[in-house]
Amino acid sequence: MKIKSKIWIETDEGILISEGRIQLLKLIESTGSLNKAAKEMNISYQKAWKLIDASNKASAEPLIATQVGGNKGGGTVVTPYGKSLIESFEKINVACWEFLDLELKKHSL
Amino acid sequence: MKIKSKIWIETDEGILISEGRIQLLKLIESTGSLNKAAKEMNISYQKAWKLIDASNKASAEPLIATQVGGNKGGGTVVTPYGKSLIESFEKINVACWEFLDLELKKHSL
DNA sequence: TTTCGTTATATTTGTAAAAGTATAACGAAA
DNA sequence: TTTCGTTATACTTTTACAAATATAACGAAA
Repeated sequence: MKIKSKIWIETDEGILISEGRIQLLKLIESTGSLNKAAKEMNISYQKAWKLIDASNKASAEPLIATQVGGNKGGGTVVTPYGKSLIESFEKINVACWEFLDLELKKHSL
Repeated sequence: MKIKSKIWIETDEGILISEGRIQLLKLIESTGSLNKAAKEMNISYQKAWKLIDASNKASAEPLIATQVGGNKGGGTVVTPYGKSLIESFEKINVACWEFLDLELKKHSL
């Protein structure tokens, strides 16, 4: 018997960050490209763009910085704020898993 | 900024219980009927039945007891085990919310 | 100045989940 | 024994969401 969870953070403007978006941000970090990140995640570029767009709209400051054009077409990088968000979210997520495992043990099901 | 979560419990046979199924079980408790519970939840009877069926298949012992036929057509009641599951789940869920609120405060976002 | 891969966006197509429709079996009470 | 609302199940239709397709703009480097 396993207890599972999904967490996310919202602002008044919508969902700021969630598990899937964290995964996408981390792939942007490692690839330097939203296009490549989407491919590695096996989702369409359009879906990836919408996710990032929604997060940016829900955020007071941008999570990513994009460059359109250039010798390699451009690219996308994660801002320092985006990186801090990744770090915080992952810490909270791990803590939540550990907390829930302990909670489940308290109850005999 | 709000942190939100969804939790659920799985066994090897699938999802045992989740937020939506808890809501459904509680409506079965109060109405004595899967049919009425589905209507109050604004989902189709077929969907409600599938949810309950999946939970029963994932459970070592039944969460509900059904009676087919009778002067009022029959009905469905929640077993003592089902009731204990509701109680445990809701306690864990509330504890999780409180935990996450505290966790979020630790991080300045 | 031409090239390239990227961002950004709109539109169409496909698909999986939900809803809707239909129907049989059931059995206590009137 | 007839009635009734329910459980249980199959099948069809609808809908929402994801994927696919298409296309323009961009700008550093060769």
